[in-house]
Amino acid sequence: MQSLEFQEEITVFADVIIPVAIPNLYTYRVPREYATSICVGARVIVQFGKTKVVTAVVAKLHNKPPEKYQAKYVLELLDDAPLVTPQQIDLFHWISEYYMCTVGEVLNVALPSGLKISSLSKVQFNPEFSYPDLLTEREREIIEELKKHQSLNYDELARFAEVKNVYHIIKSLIQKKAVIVFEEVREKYSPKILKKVRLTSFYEDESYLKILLGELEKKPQQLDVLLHYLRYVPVLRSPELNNKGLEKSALTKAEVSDSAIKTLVKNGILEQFEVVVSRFEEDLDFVEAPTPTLSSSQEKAFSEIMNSFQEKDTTLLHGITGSGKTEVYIKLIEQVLESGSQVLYLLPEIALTTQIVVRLRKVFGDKMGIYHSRFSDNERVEVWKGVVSGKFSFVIGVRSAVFLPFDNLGLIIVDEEHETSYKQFDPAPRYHARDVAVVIAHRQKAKVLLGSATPSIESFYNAQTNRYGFVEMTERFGSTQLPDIELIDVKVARKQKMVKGDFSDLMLDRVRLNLEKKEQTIFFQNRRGYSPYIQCEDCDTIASCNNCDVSLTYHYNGQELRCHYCGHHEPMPRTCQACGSVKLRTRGYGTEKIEEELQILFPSAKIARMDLDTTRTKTAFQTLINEVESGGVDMLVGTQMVAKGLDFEKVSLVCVFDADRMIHFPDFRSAERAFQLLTQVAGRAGRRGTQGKVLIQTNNPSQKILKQIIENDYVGLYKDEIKEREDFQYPPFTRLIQITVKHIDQPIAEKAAEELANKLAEKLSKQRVLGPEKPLVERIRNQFLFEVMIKLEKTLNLKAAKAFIAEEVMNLRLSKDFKGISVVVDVDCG
DNA sequence: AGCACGCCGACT
DNA sequence: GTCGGCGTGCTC
Repeated sequence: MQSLEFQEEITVFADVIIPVAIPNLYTYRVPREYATSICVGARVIVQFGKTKVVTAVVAKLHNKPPEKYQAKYVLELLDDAPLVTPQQIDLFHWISEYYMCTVGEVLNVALPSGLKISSLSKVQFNPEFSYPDLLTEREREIIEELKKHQSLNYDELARFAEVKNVYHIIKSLIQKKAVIVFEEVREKYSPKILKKVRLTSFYEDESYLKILLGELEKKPQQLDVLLHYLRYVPVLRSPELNNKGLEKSALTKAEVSDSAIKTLVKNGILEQFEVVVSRFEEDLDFVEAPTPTLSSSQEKAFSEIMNSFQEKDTTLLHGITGSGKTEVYIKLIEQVLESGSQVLYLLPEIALTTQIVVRLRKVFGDKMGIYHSRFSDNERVEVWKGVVSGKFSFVIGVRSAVFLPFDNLGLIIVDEEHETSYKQFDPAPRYHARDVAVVIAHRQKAKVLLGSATPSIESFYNAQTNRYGFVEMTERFGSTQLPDIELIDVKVARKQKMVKGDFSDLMLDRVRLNLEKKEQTIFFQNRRGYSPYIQCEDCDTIASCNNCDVSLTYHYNGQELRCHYCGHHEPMPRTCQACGSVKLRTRGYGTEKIEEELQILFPSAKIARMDLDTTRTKTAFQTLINEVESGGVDMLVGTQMVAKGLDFEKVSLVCVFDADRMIHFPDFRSAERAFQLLTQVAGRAGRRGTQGKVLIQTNNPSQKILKQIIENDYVGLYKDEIKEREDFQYPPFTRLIQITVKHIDQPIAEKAAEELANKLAEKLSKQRVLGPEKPLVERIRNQFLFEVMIKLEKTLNLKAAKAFIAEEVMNLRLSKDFKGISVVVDVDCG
């Protein structure tokens, strides 16, 4: 045991993670005042570089002063208990190593931005300055501007001075002591505060209250307020309700006099107070619903899962669409929560907005936190802090919810585990939430349940080879039949002139029938906009993006051409940019055009469209869903959004265009994806009682995969796929790492990619390194792309291989021959 | 990734 | 000379 005196002599140093794309930790010196309260996982504010003040997280505490430099001081300590658990810090390191990025990048996406602190350097006029003669004309202007404001930041000054780099001027002003520069640091997160009033406790006594009411006889406004209050709060019957008070807004809404409230407060009859409330409490007037009773097949699945968890850490639940997986989840969650452990329930973003949240809230109430990107950052902070404090033992959330500070997980459910949105593409870390979930569960000795109607080939393989447990649900809940899927050969229909626009007559007949029956129809076209390209009839030129190597999509809404890669948009031209001809034609079908043509064909029908363009905001999305649910819409046209997680009662027909494009997409996962998407969209038809109908238009009805979709033959698809994967050495037999090399100059990009591929092949062997190849889109945002693909078999020492790859990538980035190159590494891509 | 710092050419 | 552009290297 060290003596206290001795301990005090030791300086504490903190190695911190800075949330930016820089490798390594940085060492700061901890001021004595924080030396005992600082802990691993606490946030600190530090000066990083000459200008920036950032929030960082303590990863390590020690007493070794750095040898080569003088450590700067920690400026401020934000938490006296870990906001990030030490386990998470380990996990962040693991993720950064596995996905080949920096820990800073991991921290940056892990922490909601409300927990990072913003810093702005502010410039203020120095009131003690008294040598105006020293200033240049421009400097004098700036000083005058500064005098008008309290202070301005660099950006604002630059705008005023109309120069790009205002730094020189400010530097000169600082030297002349004309201005003061200071840092403004503030916490972005602000808790929600509710203003409340209550009767002072004196009047909780009946006799005093009566006297008061008598006294107020002649003050009708005040009496009105008081009577309103008493109507809401039965003060005499339950003083504890008075203690909780009433929201001030409830009184003002009741149109009582505002000034009367003030007078009552002034006279000590009412008192005002504030409470900090959770942002979720407001929708807490939920009706507690009992746990649903399980059907016999659900009960069976539940006990099989429990059994499977005895032996296996991860279990795959393959339950066909509509088999009622949610009820099984609910029972599992309840069980784990009762045992005192935490539960994380992951869902793809699109599925989270809908009915399921309402349903779970009814069962779990305020134990449940919701972590969603459509929510404000304040709400995310609330959930994060709620997990730390123990308020939320159960969180339902999207991909990034795997970063929440759980320390005692019992179960992670990954619903729709095959969904690609679990994989983050940009920016780094390019992690897969399902795979990270498995790692977290392993570290916390928790169980993982992967649920899907169409499991990913990888997960099903893991189940087949006994790495995962496996449970099946083959019965549809309420014994609804699976939809009847019919293929329409559009090639034949075209020959027989039985196609109008993109609609075969067969399809139109069905749609008409459905409209007459007042049942709803969904149209699935996985392309937004009006037409994917426009073409000149005279010279055949297709309008393309200036910055990317893609055609521009015509959007009727807004009358503009848009690039779906870089976001560039321009007004719809009247003439061809190549030859000046006015004969511009829209080509191909997007959701907007489908919608338009349907409206012409069925003028009386109410038609809605659901795609990225119509659901930009949280409310727009919900409004659309409500409209469809209430039956106010006859036809819904949409992209894959309509396929995912939405349960509409009255949909009895689903029409699919262009299935072929999905099936033949050049990617080794295209068959799997097509099966998943088409099965999901088909599942939207006929939820309860009746059998739904699905029509798929295709140029080639004899494709095997279409037969598998019709027969819901997942195992058949799996067998075909797994063989292909083995033959061509794709996952799950190998791990893929994709490296994308980008440069404004195509030959440089190509040369760099070639050099990299050669270096990698030298050590990893030629079989393991493919490319470089031009990707489907050669140029994005004026950068030419080349891709190198690395296939590593699972038996290989992955860690060593990655370390080598990382080294080569770093060499390339720093290479003097390839200045301006950027290299993106994507582990487990796709 | 920013961003300061330094070197270099253009212009008052 | 001063101003702005661009390339380079560092951040505890």
